[in-house]
Amino acid sequence: MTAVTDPESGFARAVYLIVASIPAGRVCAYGRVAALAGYPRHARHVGKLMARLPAGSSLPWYRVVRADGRLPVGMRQQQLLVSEDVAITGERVSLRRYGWPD
DNA sequence: GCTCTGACGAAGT
DNA sequence: AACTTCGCCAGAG
Repeated sequence: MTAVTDPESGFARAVYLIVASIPAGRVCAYGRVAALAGYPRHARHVGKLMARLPAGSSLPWYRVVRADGRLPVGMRQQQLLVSEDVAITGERVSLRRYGWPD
């Protein structure tokens, strides 16, 4: 039984698929991704997996944000989102407008 | 087994 | 709306 935080685990692979399916111009919260993967209350582990992604990964990790709309990573993430026409107001994105899935 | 830590979340003040 | 406190689950030491 592989650990959930292991990139090879079923949880990790489910997370990757979900993140990969977030449409451009939309965002999804860590807890939301975890729940969709079938593991409620595992938001932190989603964060762990994102943090361990190799630089240059094709996964749109920057579309994953905190439940309150804050961006955990900073300017780099903000820039990538803005390039997809996601408005950032005062360090936060509106989940009401850009949250996915509806 | 215990404490600390973390790209988190929710509730209370 | 900003800040604090507490709950959460695994990994590391």
